[in-house]
Amino acid sequence: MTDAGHESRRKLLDAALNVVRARGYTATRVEDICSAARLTKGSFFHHFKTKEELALAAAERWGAVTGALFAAAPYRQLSDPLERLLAYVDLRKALIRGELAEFTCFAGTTTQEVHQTHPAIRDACGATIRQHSGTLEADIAAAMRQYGVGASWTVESLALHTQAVIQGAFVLAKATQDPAIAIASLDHLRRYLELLFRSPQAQEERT
Amino acid sequence: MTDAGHESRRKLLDAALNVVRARGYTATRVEDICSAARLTKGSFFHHFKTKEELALAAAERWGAVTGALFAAAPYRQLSDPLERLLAYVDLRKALIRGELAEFTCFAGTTTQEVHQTHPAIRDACGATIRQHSGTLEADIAAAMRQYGVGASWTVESLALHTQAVIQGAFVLAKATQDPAIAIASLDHLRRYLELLFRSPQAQEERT
DNA sequence: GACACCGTACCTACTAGTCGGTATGTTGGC
DNA sequence: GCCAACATACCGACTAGTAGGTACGGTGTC
Repeated sequence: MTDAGHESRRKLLDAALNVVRARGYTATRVEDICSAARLTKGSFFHHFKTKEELALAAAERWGAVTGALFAAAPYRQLSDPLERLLAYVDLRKALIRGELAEFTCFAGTTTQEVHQTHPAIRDACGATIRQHSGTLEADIAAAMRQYGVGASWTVESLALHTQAVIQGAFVLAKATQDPAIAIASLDHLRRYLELLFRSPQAQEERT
Repeated sequence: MTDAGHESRRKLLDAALNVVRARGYTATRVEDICSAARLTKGSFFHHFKTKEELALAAAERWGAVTGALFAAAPYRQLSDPLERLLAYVDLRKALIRGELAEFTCFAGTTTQEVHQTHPAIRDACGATIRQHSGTLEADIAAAMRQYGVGASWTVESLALHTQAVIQGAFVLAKATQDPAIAIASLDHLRRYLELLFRSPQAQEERT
């Protein structure tokens, strides 16, 4: 799937990613996506049977694009797992710039909107979030071993917590129209991770 | 405003709060709200000129209802400001039960969906979030003084961070259809607050 | 000429908002 | 006490416009 010959299909998906993040899923018309992709409805319904099918494909593409971005990031080469984790947060901070629709998360935005009405889209978006969250778990587990931090919380829960902070930071940024608030929240997340792994008190937690 | 004689108006607002949280703002029809309130469109457009005007009034009501809830909570009587802050998180955890649409946040959900398309609704929701966040600032400031914690972060940013975690926890809960994940994230938030105010390392931060 | 691809025109279901109408008070003059 | 006049609250059928989806025709490529 996603062969080389599907240039228009890719254009439609990328257009959908941008327009839906700006306008929301329900409020974006398929014509909005078509005009953003400089195509027409004929092309749209040639590639996708329904609007919902496009959303599912867009969620899949979102996971692929973001997955490739973080997998190829330079910080992945750091030897210390905690350093990798902190560098991940730094990268997320660095990505917060420009327009809201450009740096916010398609999966989080969409799943929040349609979680009740479109279960298939919700599951597709949820899967990308969980998958992305899962990429952090190896580093968290390694950092736990290396820094001798106890197990009053699980690896999975901390990975998901980082995603919650990021998603929540986006919500706040939209509510206040101020990306700086999102960055400040990621600073708090970073401070939490440092305290969690480096403070003596946390290391005594070996229950 | 919100006199005793506006029973139907209040019913419509409460119905909107529930239906919009479940279905999203754009996807909910005014008829959905009417039938949930056991009223008709005639009544609806008697009380509100447009659907957007209802959303603005609903945001205001959301702020009033939640504001009253937390202002009247027993934990407000605790003498230690840090204890009040931690008890706030505990209360937020305790409120996470039942259906998603019952415990998630109208303001956060709606602002995320319409932030670009309906600036007035976004601002109304954003105002309730900021206002609620502001109610935490006095306790945070008092805890900073009492526990001698340094100022590498601002009172406002920590208050907003708690809201970001809460909003993000809701997003994750919707994405995964698992409220337990939201609770686990609030556990991490609580742990952060404890580390921030109680760990020796954090207290050395007096810059 | 078969097929993938894409454009234009059109169909149809749906929905925000309108409009005439009814019912229920409420005020004030006598 | 009564009634005219008016305001408020509500109902439900209707309208105008919108948006998802379809039909079909054209074009390039193999």
